[in-house]
Amino acid sequence: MASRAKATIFDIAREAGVSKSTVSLVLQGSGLIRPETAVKVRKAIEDVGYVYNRGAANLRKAHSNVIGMVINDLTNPFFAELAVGMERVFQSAGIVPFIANTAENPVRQEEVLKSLMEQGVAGLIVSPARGTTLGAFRRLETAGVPVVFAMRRLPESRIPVIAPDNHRGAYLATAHLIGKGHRRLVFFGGTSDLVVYQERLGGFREACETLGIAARDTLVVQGETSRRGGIACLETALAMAEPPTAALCFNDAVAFGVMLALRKRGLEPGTDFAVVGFDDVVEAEHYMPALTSVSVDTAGLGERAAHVMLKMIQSRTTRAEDHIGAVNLVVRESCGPNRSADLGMGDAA
Amino acid sequence: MASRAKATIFDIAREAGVSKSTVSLVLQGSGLIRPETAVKVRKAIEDVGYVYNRGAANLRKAHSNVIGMVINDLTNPFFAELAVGMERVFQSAGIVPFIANTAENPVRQEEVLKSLMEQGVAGLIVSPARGTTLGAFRRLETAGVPVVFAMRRLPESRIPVIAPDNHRGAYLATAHLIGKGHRRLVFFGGTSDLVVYQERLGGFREACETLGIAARDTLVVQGETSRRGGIACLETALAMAEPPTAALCFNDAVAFGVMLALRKRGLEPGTDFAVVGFDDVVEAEHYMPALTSVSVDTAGLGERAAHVMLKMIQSRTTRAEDHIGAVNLVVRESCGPNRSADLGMGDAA
DNA sequence: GCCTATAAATGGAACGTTCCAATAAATCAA
DNA sequence: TTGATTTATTGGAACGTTCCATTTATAGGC
Repeated sequence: MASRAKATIFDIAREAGVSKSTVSLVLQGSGLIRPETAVKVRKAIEDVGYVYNRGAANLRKAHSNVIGMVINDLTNPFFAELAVGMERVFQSAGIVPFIANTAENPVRQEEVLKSLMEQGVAGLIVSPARGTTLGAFRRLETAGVPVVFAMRRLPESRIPVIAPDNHRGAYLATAHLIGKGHRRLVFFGGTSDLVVYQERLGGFREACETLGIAARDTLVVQGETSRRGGIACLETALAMAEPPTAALCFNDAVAFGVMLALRKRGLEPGTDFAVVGFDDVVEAEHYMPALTSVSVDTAGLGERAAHVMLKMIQSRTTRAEDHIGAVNLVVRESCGPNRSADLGMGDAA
Repeated sequence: MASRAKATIFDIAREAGVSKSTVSLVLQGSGLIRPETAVKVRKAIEDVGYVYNRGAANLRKAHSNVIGMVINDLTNPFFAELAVGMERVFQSAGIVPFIANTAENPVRQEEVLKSLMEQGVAGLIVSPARGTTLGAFRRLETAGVPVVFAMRRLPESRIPVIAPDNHRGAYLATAHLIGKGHRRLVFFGGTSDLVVYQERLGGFREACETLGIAARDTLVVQGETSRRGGIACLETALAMAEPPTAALCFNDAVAFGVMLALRKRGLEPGTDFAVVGFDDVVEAEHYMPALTSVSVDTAGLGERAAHVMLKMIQSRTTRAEDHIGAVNLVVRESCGPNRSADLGMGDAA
């Protein structure tokens, strides 16, 4: 049916009896062409099975319309939620964002970034892989491609960041545990090469200090930021001479692991050992017991990041203000039964 | 540092004192150029901060090196695993696949497909959104772009499919339940507009029939293919006059929902009600109780799909053979305690 | 009717690459 | 030396768009 070689605007022009320029104008929805002509051209476009060649167009236009999302771990549902938020705003701007996964691997990330640049992206939203160096983004910067970091940041970069208030979230969660009467606390999971880790741990420490927990009663067990990591963390902690009674976990995945490991040992999460997560992924609510967690409005941050990106592209700048998203503690069941007074408040916002 | 306008091969040529053609040859790693010249050129490339323009290149080359993955629900960890498998093989082929999410929305899918085509993709791996019509892929077909369906298929298309043996998987799972002594079974979740649903339900029905369960004792409750859907399904089933005692769930998400709902009612999954999932996502193993599920080797199917795609591109064809992946039942704890004889076998493969 | 103003359509150059055919340089056989 | 051969390098055309400067058609004013 359709011819072998792919159709171009010249083919359409011939078919419709107009010039290539006219076709181009129609494609761009210009108001300059007579409606009847436009109709004729559009019919021809259908007839020849034309596919717009954006590569050719970008050659002249300078500004492409592809936006890339570079994500460090697609299998973490947390990042999927982030992606979904972004897509919501890009969709209404008529843009299809392309997602690429770096699997927490800086080398892979380098390849992905390179590929995206060669593709001529208009902008990039990135959650950098662990161990990323600033140098990885120098190319982008000299090329003037707008970049925003989402959820994670790099130690000393000037690239704008959209992230939750990790410090405050950790503070709130820790205060909650202390308020429940716990006196020996542990911070589970994560590694110190992540800025997010520093921030969350910082909030934990500050809360302990401020609320009168002695330094020797606040423990830290590093580990993978996954379910498995959580399992390992708990084992380590319970093997200690004076084990803790409550944990703030780096993220929900770790918290799930911890609860699992508790069960395996015949301990009941909530009554025998309190656990709080971070991120409040959708599963948290559906767990057994339901997980008390710091809600960071992931999808909202995704939307925000997308908006910032759009604005940067529009105003052709590579700078923007950081955005620190509000957090709030969602109290459920994993820290023991609530006194009825607490109940309504936590779930509110 | 770098000049305003982006550098082209001409800038490199000037810098290195050679012709643009030589630069092009170097970029392609041609063996025709003298090594010393190549070194000189590569240095110039570094110096001017050059970024290869793939759009321009594709204008001449006909074959691009972008491969798109169109996924219907990024938030389902199952699909993330699929993506990860594909990426593994593309990476070793030096290709960065771009992932786009359709959020189970055919309209969105249309946009995504269009955008990808305009970008000049070399091939597409698609898990079609629910409700997709064959027409959505006509453009792709006439344009001669290789497409393979992963995990899901369309009723009457000739597009090659990579999917697990849903029928057999469901059969195995159902037989397992019957073997455990259950006589009143239900199939939970999914809707009949999905071919996968037909296949899994078919396996369920065949097993019941073959193994002597009367038709009036096999129930079907449709529903969302999510945790929430599972919760709803269980409520419906338990409200029946003669409720079932065991369920095969459309997928693991539904199964998790069912187990949750059981707990909420004070019933223990496994002892009071048997449940089997489908897909065997990583969480299945970590659940409490661990979920018995049909393992489909998701990442393996992803790899397979990628390989098929690569081969199609290479041999410039749009056809390929379907691949039905082997499945096996992984027996864990959600159907009650195992007789010790079973134990080793199920976990094996 | 003629000139001007406006609307609609057009041809050509440019964008940054690849690839072919052609040239230039180096090597070799006689 | 002179061709013939091989090895390196090069200029030009082409790819499918956009956009500017023109041209052509249409309408308006007198």
